[in-house]
Amino acid sequence: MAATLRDVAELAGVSIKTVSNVVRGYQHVRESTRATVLAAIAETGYQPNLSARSLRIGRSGVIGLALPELALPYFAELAGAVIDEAKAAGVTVLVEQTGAELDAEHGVLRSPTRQLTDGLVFSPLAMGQDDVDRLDVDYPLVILGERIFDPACDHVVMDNVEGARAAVAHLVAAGCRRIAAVGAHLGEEQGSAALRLRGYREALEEAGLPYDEDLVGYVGMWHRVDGAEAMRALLARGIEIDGVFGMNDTLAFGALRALQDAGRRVPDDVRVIGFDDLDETRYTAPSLSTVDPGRLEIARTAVRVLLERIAERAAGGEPSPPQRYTTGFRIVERESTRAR
Amino acid sequence: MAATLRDVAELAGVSIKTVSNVVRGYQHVRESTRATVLAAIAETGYQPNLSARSLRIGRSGVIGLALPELALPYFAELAGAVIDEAKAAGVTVLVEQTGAELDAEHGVLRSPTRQLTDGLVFSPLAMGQDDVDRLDVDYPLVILGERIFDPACDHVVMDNVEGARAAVAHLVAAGCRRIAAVGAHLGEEQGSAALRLRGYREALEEAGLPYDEDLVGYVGMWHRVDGAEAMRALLARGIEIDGVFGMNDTLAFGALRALQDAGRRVPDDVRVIGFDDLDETRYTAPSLSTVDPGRLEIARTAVRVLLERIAERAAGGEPSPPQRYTTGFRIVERESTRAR
DNA sequence: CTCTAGATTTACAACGTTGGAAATGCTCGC
DNA sequence: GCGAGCATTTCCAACGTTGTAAATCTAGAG
Repeated sequence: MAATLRDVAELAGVSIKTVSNVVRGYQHVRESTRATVLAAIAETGYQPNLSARSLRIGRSGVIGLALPELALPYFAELAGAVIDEAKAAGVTVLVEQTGAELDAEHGVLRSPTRQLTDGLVFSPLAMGQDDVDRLDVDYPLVILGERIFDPACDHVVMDNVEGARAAVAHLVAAGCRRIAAVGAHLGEEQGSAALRLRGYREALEEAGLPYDEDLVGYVGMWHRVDGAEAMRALLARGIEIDGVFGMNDTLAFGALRALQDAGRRVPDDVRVIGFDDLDETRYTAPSLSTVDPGRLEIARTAVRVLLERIAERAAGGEPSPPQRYTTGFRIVERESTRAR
Repeated sequence: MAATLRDVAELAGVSIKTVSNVVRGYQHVRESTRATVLAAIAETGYQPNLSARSLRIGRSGVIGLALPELALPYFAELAGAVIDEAKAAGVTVLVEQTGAELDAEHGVLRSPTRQLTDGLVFSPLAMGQDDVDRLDVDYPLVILGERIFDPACDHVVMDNVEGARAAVAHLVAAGCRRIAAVGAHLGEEQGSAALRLRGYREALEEAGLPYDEDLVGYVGMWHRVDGAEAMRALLARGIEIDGVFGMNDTLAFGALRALQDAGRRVPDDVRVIGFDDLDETRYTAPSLSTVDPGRLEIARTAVRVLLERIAERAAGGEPSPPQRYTTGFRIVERESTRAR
């Protein structure tokens, strides 16, 4: 059906290899030959068979991206950025969803699909320190999110503790004294939730404010509904609250809604800050202050590092030890924490 | 590096083909042989080389999904659904973004990546009737969204006119008489915007309400900011408005925000309805009434139809003519249109 | 006019898999 | 004990590409 090198070669009256050389831009091809071949390529509409190329050279030009779910806006925006970065580098992206389930997360690491990708960018949510050995795989792997310490692969993270600390410090600077944290995971020690909770505690400590367990809202997931429920539960305790740190924007949206339902004005009565800088933060009422985690930088770094690893492996030789890349963040002040 | 059929065969003391037969579940393999081979597979950690398989059989088990951008929640949720459906069917999904740019949309149809996918699910946004010929490609293609009439490929759509009509009828039933439409595209005749505008007009006509060009808000894109700007422009005209039909939820979110900024209460002063049933509609204040376009059904249908086409083509024989599949919708009433 | 170095082109053998056909082994009936 | 007939296994030749090495060509030097 589709034209092959053979068809083009026949039409151009040269060998298959010469066509291949032209296609791949090999230097030593006579200009006249190149022209003939290019004409034949245009006439036949030839496009390289990527499966064959992949089989021959051992690389596919495809990278995998595994993440919890695209329905979570943070991951959707991250995926978009990864795909754009990859495209700029001439590779395509195969996306897999894990649903944040442990089995599925283990699964993507060993999936037959890995045979089709040159490497994987993986954002685990369920895996913890116990699973760190599973990350010692024989293909290039970059993990995202500050979840597992000392993995055997490259690791791109933002500084969750510092980001959270800065967010809470921002609330403190705005005058808040009774600051709730929404989004903690019970018993977690390694994930984003634990790290952001740590940042929260550190900021309180720095400000000389007490840490009060009653001000911590625990949730199962980081969906909007979880934020709303946790906020309602906090309000139901009847304690005083004048600030809310949502561990991500989605939780903060839910919290915002619950606060408004309860008749609390934001930012007049309660100031709220989130984490992620979703596009949406600009359009809620009030617009949401947040921590911009540098999604673009994360995506760019992850793709760059992964492609470097792939190139390194193609070149042979000893691989350099895995590295940890920390990206910057930035507090974005919007209406939800603005002083009156 | 990775084990091949040859390695397994050597270890098991059988021929390569026998191992292949075991791997692919061929019937006539003696039970004892199968056991030996399976043991060898386990020991070597063999996984089929998908590039080689793909080259040999001419199919890769990968489908493409091309859409405007994942940062748009509708498409993110759609992509998530497509990936889940594909996974259930044992195929993986390669995602490409077009940014809703015409060149990029033409590009994905001819991209070398098509050599790597067995077919494509494509949601065009910029292409119009003029480009319909480009959809006559030599691989299985399913397009989404009611954009192009009579394409040479399968087409999964929801009934935009009916959905919009029902949404506006819902506003009318709630007592609205001066209903604005936010999200029209100037001069467009084929896209979702044009169809939803038509539904809007039909609903007005049915209700015996006049169509007033002053009530139509034109936008460039369907981002939140466009909805907010269009709404502000409408309000600036100083005309009376008691209902707003947002052509998608994102536009409606923006409109909601602009209304509230202008001091209009929703739903008391103005009722608002959107289109798409994004997760977010449940969590805005007020929560947003909307049209549920059956995203899941669209995704399921698209994947099913595409896989059927792929199977059909693999079986050889005359392809059946392209079909159009229309999926259902449903009005979801939330606070933004609730009567007092 | 011949020789040589470099430029250009080609032949060949993989990459790992699977379809088809051929080869071998086995069971059963006589 | 011998075929027949089916079950099981193997052999061979692709799929389309690229790396290597060898073949051929060209131009300039002698």
